[in-house]
Amino acid sequence: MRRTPPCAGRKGRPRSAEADTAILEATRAALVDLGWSKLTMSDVAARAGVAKTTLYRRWAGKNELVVDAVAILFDELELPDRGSLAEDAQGVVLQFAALLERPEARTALMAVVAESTRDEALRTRIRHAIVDRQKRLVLEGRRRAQERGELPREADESAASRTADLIFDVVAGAVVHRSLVSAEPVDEEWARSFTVLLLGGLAAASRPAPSAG
Amino acid sequence: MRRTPPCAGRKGRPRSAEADTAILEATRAALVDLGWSKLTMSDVAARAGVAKTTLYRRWAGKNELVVDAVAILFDELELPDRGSLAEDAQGVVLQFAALLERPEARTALMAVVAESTRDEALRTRIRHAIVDRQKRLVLEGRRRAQERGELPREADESAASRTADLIFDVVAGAVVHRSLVSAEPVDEEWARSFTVLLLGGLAAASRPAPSAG
DNA sequence: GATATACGCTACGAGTCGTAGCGAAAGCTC
DNA sequence: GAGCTTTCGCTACGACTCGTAGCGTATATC
Repeated sequence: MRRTPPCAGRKGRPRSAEADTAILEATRAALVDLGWSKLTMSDVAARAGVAKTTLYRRWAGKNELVVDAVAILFDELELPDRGSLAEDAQGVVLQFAALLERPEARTALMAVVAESTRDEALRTRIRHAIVDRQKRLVLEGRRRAQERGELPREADESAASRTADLIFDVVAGAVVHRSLVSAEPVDEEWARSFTVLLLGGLAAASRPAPSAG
Repeated sequence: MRRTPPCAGRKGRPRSAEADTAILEATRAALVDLGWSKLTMSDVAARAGVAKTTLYRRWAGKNELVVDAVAILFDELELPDRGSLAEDAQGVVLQFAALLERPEARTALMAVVAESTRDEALRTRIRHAIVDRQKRLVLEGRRRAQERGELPREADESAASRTADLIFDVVAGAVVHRSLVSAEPVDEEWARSFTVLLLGGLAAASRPAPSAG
């Protein structure tokens, strides 16, 4: 995660954990106030009450710092059991939308993704710190639905994995696009319509062959 | 579209159209070579063979310039009649994915969206120049499917509009997320799976009520 | 021809970047 | 405790970018 690897258990003075949290918190605050492009390392350092050099000792630059600063926000997402697959899906959609309402999350997510198109290392960092961690929601939702008998248990492991990836891209992509690009509200009504579309599609996909008409 | 409004038909020397196209072309080239954050106005001016001041006379800044530079790329999207709704949908998904393979498109789109989260004017600019123009693809696809009898003609105008918006967000969002965030290929196989999901969902959504399993 | 605008060029202050060097502080090991 | 190691805050630095202003010149309309 960190730039320099003090690899734990080294000699000498350890890095201040307080400074770490102060910096990450200051980064989120700066994102809210300034946005991505106007956020500067100097400003973050000043807000956190640390020297600018301390930032550069831990993170290679703005990209890496911001990824770590917002990654924790996405871990707040949960999947409480609401009794049915439809309710579970709708719930997580609204949760994700609420997260994207937070300025630091919406700004940072898009910005680092944009930068990652030209930075392989940053892309893997984003995947590990943010994206892959949230696939647990899809897997957990499916597991519950299978236990309820709402979805069939899949025999083909790799096909099941591909389906999970597909669902993840559809859900996350649609919510992000609706919220940030189309700039329309992700409210209960939209979430319901979207869930109907998604679950209907899943049902059709698990059936043998779609008959036209 | 432009910063200063020469409102057409004014007196004095008109702005060079050649400079316009040279600047936009240089911007796309610079995006390919440098990416978003390292792209500078000075560099674009040098590539285009114009003075830096000429850029600032026409665009307020990097954001606005890049929006105009990449907007034209999205107008290349077409919807050739492939005979069925499924084929049409799959075709446009692959087209969109191919567009997002171009570095200038993928980098610029995400970056300007990120900036737009804190800039209302920029957001409307993006919507007018890029997003809203592409909804034509959804509307055209639906019109054809209705003529073929694949989709019912909707009585409620506003519900039909909401459905079109939903489809647009799902398609564009899923492709963008798959391609840029998950960083997995949008190939024929994925496009087929996604299309099955989408069309199955549409069929379910147009049916009266889903009966639980 | 008069007027009005666009253009290229140069220069400028302000701000940011990422790094280096320093002395001091804080922890770990013996 | 002594000694070593690493971190910390601070200052300064050259390089770069930003957006603007001023100037003389080019090119259009009236």
